[in-house]
Amino acid sequence: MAIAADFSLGTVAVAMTPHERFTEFLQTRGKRSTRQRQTIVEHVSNHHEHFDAEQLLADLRKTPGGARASRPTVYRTLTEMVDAGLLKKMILAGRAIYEHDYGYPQHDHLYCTSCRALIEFSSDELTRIRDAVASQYSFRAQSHRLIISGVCSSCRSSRSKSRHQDRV
Amino acid sequence: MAIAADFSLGTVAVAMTPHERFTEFLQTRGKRSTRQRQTIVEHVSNHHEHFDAEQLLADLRKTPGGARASRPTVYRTLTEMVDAGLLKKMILAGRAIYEHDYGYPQHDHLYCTSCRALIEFSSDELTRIRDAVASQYSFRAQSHRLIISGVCSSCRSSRSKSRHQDRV
DNA sequence: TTGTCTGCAAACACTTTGCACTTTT
DNA sequence: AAAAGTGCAAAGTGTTTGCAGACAA
Repeated sequence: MAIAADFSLGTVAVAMTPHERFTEFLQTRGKRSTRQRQTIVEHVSNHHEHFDAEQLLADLRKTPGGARASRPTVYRTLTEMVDAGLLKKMILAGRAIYEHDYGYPQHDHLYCTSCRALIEFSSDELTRIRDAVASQYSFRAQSHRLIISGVCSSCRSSRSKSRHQDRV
Repeated sequence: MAIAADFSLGTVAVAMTPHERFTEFLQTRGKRSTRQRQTIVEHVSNHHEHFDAEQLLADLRKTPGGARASRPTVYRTLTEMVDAGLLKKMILAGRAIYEHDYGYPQHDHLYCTSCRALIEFSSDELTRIRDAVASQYSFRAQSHRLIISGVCSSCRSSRSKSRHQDRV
């Protein structure tokens, strides 16, 4: 269950649609624009929440038209979308979670270990710290990931006795 | 290859040795103090770098005396040590990496995607940000993890053409 | 036509589990 | 003696790969 913040598009200048950008990516790599890849980018672009490969696969299978793709293809295409800069990948509770990266401002997450919700936030200060630390160690920072784990307010108010699966 | 910062012990008040603390943990849980568990805590306590389960297993097998433990036992004991607050677990490039947590100050990491070195650093500001964000979302923060990925200075100077396995 | 892509099944890496036997308490 | 722990082998999970047929360029 992912809680997506509503980003006002326009915060970051986006020249192309994700679809266009992916097509360009494929072309420059000599890769082909197949029905499966199109289906996947399309679907992902229309769902702005966090998801994993299995969820995506299941969603595709639910679509009426036979517009499906196999598991290997889903995995392969997700990797390509990460390479193309459309998606970001992170590992939570043992499996890869994807989120939109293209046209979205940098942000980090609060992760509720009880209901597994991901709450997005962003902090300019954090970016400053990141750069300060990096330069201190002569390190070239390419990206960072901050995940604050804990329990969200709704899980705390409804003190569910449900098992605390503190899988991070 | 892990780069461990040399922490001046005493920064954090430590009442018991890790070994003692683990024993206490086992007792309060009705668990037994077996030869294997002793061997593992002992070994881990004497090696203050980051490591994974396979490394530990291999190290144990190298020891002269038959003081070994099976793979399942190593995994089981590592989990217990995390529960006991002796170790912290994080996932990098697909597998679990452990580091000492007991008696060590909170810190975060710079992760070199080229040589996979982990460089530790700590920042008070970061803790402040974490708490500020958490309270803003009525979230109870239990822990956080910041990993800044990029390329370390030595990997950059020796511009190795080696494959960039940007597995994070 | 040519070379990439797909889907299948099988392989993978890492980790966990069922179970009979061994140990600690 | 009773209960928990161990090791083995086997099963899981999530993900990747070899390969023959399918398809975009």
